[in-house]
Amino acid sequence: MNIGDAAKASGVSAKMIRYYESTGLIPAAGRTGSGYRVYTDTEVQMLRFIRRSRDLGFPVEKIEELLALWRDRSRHSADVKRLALDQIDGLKRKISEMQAMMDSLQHLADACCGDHRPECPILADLGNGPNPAHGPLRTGSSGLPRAKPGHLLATD
Amino acid sequence: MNIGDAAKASGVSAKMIRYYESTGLIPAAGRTGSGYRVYTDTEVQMLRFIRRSRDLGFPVEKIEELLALWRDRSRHSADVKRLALDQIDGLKRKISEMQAMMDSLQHLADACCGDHRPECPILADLGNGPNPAHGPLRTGSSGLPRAKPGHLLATD
DNA sequence: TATGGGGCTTCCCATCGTTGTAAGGTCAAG
DNA sequence: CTTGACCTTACAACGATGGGAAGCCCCATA
Repeated sequence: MNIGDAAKASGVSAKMIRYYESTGLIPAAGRTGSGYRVYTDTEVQMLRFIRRSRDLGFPVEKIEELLALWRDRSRHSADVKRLALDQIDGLKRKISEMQAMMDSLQHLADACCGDHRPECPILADLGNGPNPAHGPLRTGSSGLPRAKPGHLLATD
Repeated sequence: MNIGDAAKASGVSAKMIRYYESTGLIPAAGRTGSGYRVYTDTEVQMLRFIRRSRDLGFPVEKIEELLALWRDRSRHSADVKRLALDQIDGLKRKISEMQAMMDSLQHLADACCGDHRPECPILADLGNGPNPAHGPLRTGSSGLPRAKPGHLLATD
């Protein structure tokens, strides 16, 4: 099985398979005489494991732990569950942060009549610094850690 | 006003102020004879505008448009509102994707007794490829675009 | 006036997961 | 033997941010 077939079978792109190998997330695949990587069904299964873990939002770092537990026949299911619960907590936090953003924006959008005139409470709020319109005074640093590029979800 | 003072006053780090200048999001600041950047209150206000926009999750690309509208006294509030509504839609989509992840994970975690034994439905699900346990067959490519690093929220 | 400390400058690197591209080798079918 | 689809490596880019080094500037205090 060449890398392309393994990619199709696992849902992980050939590019990413090589990347995962380079970072040590997966062991180096076997090679043909001419240098092509070769994959067994077992390895494809591991790739599918990774793929599904990513679909659930786990960062690669955590997937490493999940894989270790997967391979460990004397694991404690409590350790797996803890990883899952941690991930759930992380998702919860991100969701509530985004929900807060959305609520603020919705509030502002509701107040904007959205016509040909230039008056706009959205811009007014953005320009007025720490949002005095509908909340307690937030002098300088809001509670929300501002948006960061940290690993998350597809936008497009 | 030096860059450090502008940073404190706006909530945007000096590092990011220079970055925004380098990308053209903000115009180049004035300089003292010895090369120090100098900021006026107007510029600090613009930085606060940016900061607040980032807090609402707008990508820098959209902030550029928001700033243009902010400066344009003959703008149509409809254009601002459209940007806000687009942003709301984006947040909604990301939230529902994360919510779906969370629900799947919660479902799996509920089924895991989380004790010293190795049996674990979470790992079983991850290993069994396209989740046959609680959903229609998803052969190969799930509907969800898998996790991507695209700009989003803080994790830590 | 000398010295020290803190702020400023530019430049480069790292993050995280993924995609794109370029330059080349390999394989199988025609 | 040619063609095209595949593989290989290596590098850069994305988004927004943080970190650090090397060197200059400004002010206050001894």
